[in-house]
Amino acid sequence: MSDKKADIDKLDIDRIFHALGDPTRRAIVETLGDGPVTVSQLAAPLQMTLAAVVQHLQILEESGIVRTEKVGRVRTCRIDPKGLDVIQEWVAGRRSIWENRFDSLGDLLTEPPE
Amino acid sequence: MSDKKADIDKLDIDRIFHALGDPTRRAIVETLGDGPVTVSQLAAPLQMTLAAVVQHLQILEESGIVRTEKVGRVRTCRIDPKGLDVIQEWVAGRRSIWENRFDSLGDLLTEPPE
DNA sequence: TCAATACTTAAGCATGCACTTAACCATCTC
DNA sequence: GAGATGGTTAAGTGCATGCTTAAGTATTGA
Repeated sequence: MSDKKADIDKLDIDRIFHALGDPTRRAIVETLGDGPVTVSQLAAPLQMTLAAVVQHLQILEESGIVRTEKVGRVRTCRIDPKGLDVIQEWVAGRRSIWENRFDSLGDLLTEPPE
Repeated sequence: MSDKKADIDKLDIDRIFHALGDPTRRAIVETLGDGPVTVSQLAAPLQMTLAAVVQHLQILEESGIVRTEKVGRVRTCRIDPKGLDVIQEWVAGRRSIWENRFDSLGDLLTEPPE
């Protein structure tokens, strides 16, 4: 059933977090959240060269967050939700125990221990 | 006048994703997932200097993912779940529409269009 | 078939980033 | 008080990263 989680190894997580660590690439993903667009359309609002955008797209695609498909001379890009799954799962894994236990962590730390 | 989500601005997201974009810092967060530890304990399994670990901790703390508290000469570190919330919300925001609609995106793209 | 369009790829550059060393400060132990 | 312990800070180094320019490849339309 959850064999899919097994092939999400450290390398995937590494590539995905690294890919989303860049603000331009997150902006691309946000644009893609509204639906598939072409490379040129993706580049238009970004203040950089098409070539730079293509390089970002490569990183996003290698990480599995974005999928692209070329038809004729036009490449269309879209989000692959599986990439986002990896992040959700990683975050969910980190919070497990401590989420509830330290719900009011702020109280613990902002109050000086006399 | 601003609700909780409003003060999670782009700068926060930027800092948090940048912080977690580094594998060493994610390893630190994973260790912290088992409970609070001191800086030295955090550094022990990592193949680098204490100074380097402290620098990573600064970035994690500035991003809001980790909270630390110094008692005597010992600094104790723990996860602050609010930092993880920001990521969960960002990811959740991205998948909205397309998650269901392109549930079987793989079928579309992995099959070569002959 | 010629030119425009839509990328693609390579090379180079400049800045950022993760790390190191080394000196330093504070606190506990004796 | 002296030395050990735990952490802090500054300065520097080298490699990674994000970007540019420039030249090239398909594809499309006139």
